[in-house]
Amino acid sequence: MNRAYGLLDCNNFFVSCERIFNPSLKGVPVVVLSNNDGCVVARSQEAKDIGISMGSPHFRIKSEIRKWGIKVFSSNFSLYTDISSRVMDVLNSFGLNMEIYSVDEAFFDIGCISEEKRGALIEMIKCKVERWVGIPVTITTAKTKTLAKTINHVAKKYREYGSIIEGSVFSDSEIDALLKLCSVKDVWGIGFRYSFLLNSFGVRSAYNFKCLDNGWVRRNMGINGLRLLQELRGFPIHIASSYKEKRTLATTRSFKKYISDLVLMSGYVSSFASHSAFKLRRENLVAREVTVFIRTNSHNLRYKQYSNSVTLQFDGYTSFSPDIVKKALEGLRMIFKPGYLYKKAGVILSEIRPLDKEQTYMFPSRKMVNKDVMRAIDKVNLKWNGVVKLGIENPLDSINGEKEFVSQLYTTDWRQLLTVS
DNA sequence: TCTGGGGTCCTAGGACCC
DNA sequence: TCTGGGGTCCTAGGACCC
Repeated sequence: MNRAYGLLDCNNFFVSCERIFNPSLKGVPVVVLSNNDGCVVARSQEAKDIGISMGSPHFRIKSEIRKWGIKVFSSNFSLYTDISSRVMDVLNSFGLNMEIYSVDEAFFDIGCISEEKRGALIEMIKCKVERWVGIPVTITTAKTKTLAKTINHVAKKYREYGSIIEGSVFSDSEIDALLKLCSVKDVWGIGFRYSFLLNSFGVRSAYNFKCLDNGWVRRNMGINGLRLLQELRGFPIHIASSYKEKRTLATTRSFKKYISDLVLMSGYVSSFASHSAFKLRRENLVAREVTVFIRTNSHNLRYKQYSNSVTLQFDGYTSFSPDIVKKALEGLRMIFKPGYLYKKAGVILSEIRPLDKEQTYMFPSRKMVNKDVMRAIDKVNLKWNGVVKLGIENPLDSINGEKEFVSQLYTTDWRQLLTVS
């Protein structure tokens, strides 16, 4: 049986989500901003064409926004994750083995589908997702995941050929032609550093990279570079995907305003710890370690810089908020230094494992009570948007940040359904 | 003064992804 | 004035062991 993978990739995903409920956004430039409306994290094709780049700070593109009438949105992750799960449900309905790779991408196994039938299948998936959910997608297939990703990129970049590239089964020489169209920095797994290095050796296209010597790649780019090379040559390296357990779980935020006060910082760190604990319980997990970090603004070198972190262990595994908050605050006190303007902080849980393997506490009764308390609080918070907090937590909404341009929760809150006049 | 060989484990930092 | 958040994996070097 021939190995073959499909890759479904949603086009301009966050923007497309906003467009479902607001058709006036179609055909006009749209951007979606990060937390605190800091920088651009998604762009419509029109915004890309204007030259708005990924990660541009909002304040720096204000004149372009005015000039071109760009529509601006704060990120609405509840909406995006809900739409994402709908897209994935539709793909899943085709009964293929699939692996959700990110919020807007999924691989699926089409080795069992004959080459002649692949084009029609891809067309069906594409239509069904666009009709049922309203999200435009690009679907490509290849012998390896890396090739599917690369071809997907080419299909999006050369939109005039996109419909031909999608769903086609290519010969080796046709693949080489596509790889020549793809610059090496756009290969999955080659980032800023490696593309700089490769360029300095005259390697510019994905095809140039494919022709490199194994030994050279191993020496300069490590084992991952070598795997990448093999994948690009059509030899699948990624082992058949199995569900991987999460290793870390984090809540980190940048602050809109600088923080220099330990009491205020303690409020934020408590909220981050408490939120991490909530995410842990939501996935039925427990953790044994917590890391706290704080840092000043590395973009502003006029202020003196400081950054530090510390990792502490709990007594055994836990998902109990007060335990986690207490340890996080202990860590904060170890690293906090007065006299600095802090810009970012976070709480990261690690040594995570599923709850059912949890070691039993020495006092089972205490554990039972804790569990019931947390379950009750989570229930209330889910319904009433996090109203129940520990006394130490910041009374403001530390998690969601400031959002000036946020759209409605069209699909996840009865009170915010789309109104049709 | 001369200063082996083989192994494990841990950690910080680097590189990448969306 | 204002620059996101949440992840993964690999590697080199140090500490330690016999």
